[in-house]
Amino acid sequence: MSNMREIAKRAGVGIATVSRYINNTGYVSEEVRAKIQKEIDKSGYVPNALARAIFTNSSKTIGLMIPNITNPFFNQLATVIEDRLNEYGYTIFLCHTEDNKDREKEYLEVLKSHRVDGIIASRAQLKEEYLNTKIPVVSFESEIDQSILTISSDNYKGGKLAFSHLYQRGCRNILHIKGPKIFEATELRYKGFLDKAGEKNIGIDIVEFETDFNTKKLEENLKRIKNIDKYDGIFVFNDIAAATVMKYLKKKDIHIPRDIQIIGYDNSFICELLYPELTTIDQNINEIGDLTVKLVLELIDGKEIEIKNHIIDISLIQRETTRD
Amino acid sequence: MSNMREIAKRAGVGIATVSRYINNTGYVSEEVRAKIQKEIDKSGYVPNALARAIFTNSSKTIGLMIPNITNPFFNQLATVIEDRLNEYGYTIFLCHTEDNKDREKEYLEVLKSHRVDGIIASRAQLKEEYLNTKIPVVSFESEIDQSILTISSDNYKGGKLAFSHLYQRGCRNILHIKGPKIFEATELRYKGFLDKAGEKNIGIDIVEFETDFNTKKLEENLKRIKNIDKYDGIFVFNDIAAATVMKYLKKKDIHIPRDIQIIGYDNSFICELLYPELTTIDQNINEIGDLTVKLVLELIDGKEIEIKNHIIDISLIQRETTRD
DNA sequence: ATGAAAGCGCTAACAC
DNA sequence: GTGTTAGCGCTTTCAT
Repeated sequence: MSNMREIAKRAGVGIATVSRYINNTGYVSEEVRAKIQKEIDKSGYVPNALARAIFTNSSKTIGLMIPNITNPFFNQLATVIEDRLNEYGYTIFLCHTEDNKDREKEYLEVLKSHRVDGIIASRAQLKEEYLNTKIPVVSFESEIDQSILTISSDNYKGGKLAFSHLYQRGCRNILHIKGPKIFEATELRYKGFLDKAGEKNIGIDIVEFETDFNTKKLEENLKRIKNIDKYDGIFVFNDIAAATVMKYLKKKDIHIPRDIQIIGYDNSFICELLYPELTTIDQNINEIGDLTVKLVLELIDGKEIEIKNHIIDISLIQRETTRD
Repeated sequence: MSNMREIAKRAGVGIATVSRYINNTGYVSEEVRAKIQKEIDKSGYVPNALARAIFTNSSKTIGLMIPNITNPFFNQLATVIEDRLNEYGYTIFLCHTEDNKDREKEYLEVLKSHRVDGIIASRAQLKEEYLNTKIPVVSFESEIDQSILTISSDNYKGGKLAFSHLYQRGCRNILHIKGPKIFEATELRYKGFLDKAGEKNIGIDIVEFETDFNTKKLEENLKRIKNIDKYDGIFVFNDIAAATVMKYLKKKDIHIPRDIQIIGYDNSFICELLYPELTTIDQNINEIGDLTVKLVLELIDGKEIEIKNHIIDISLIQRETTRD
């Protein structure tokens, strides 16, 4: 592909004029415009964004750190974020962390080297590394540091809502299947659930799963649950895991919601594909994505943002796995 | 962030020496190495990949055009591709086309301007635009042009297998729910299914859905099916749509697989979460991803690849929605 | 073994 | 209105 100098030469004008024309900065006569455009068309020239980025200190790229794009919650979030950023002319570097600290670290170096204008990190595990960079960072689902913008949905409230919902529907022998300890979000759901149960003096059995989305591991983890038929209500930390539990119950011929009521988390597309349809907590992914994008862009614009902690409200979506 | 010249100055050496040290090109004495590294550590310097790319004509980035990362098939594919490319030091620009030609066009310009080393396009709709670029392109699921590398899974065979499977299990009143006409892949599944049915002189009813993954639209499209209970076998163009159909049947109290047998396509994670578990066609995503990455990298290396058309074998996974 | 200097493609200050 | 030129951060040739 040719460069600007060549276009300028062929059009018989100076290179600065071509630059002005392309970026619409400063006057260029109609006649010259036509000549330049003709040469651009002939050669299929596309301005080099890298060279421009070096000069302007702005690459128009954003790094998106995300655990796993295979998880419906995160791929929906990624979709919203990509869509919004695209409107503002930003392109995304996709970085799967796989919840692996080393991988996250490597990717952070890559993002730095590519001089991204901002970073959106979700479920980040690094700390010093983010603090030691001047690139604007917005974090979702884990608080990196008090000084770094954090967005999260109200997981604590989600846990409380889940308990109240089951309690109101008569459940008294309740199991909570919680997520891996390292996930801040699921820990808060757990805590909210327990706290609310404490208020009602209801004891809760707890089983911890080791993965959020690896279906094979989820199936294995199911074996940790002893005498599942003694429960009348189960709150599962996400929808996929809840679906696994539902299948397990059906195989044992336990009827949902008559014998056991179930509530998941995330409101992902599978809720409506399951039978019965899964009652769940909706995280309002659109709002999370919108706010996240809005905040990175403001940071990039150099705005000071006073409030570091942003919590997005959640809501319970009742479907068929809990009774009316 | 500081630059190379500054590191050089502070370490009291020439800029070329720093470059040599960082890139491991040419000798640098132990003593000087230590001094340079110390300054790098102190300043948190990370080499500017953009400047390097301008010079070396290699950005170590790849553009990934993908319809929708929300669809399990495509997000799994994206995951494999990202993982493999990462091993080779490439980072991905994520480009959702949303099956929208204009959007694809805009993103192609962006990728060109960022001087990506290669493009992986899936379900591409553009043609001239890809032909008019010198960037290596590998296409998945749609043949852009005879001259451009194409990878696809054996959709025609998939359709044939699906028919044979249902036929062998006694189905004679068969419905095929096909995908949107614009998708090459689902058209081939449709064709394979029909051809095989023709061999057995079985007529097939056809209903076309307008979307591959939008769950709401899928539900609407279900209304197009009249008297569903007259069928004893249904082949659906993908797993998500198949799950929608299953739910619909259950609501009508039609038993699967006793009354109607069902077969999906993609072998996505939901197959095993459904009850009964969904019989489906597996596309071997790992192999597709591996080959795609292998081929782009070879093209980037300047290798001539004779065979333009690569077809990946598929296989049928029997689960519980078809009888033994 | 190391450094000076040219040049990659671009932008913007400054002439004219 | 348009062109010349310096310089963004880097690599690499060519001296030394």
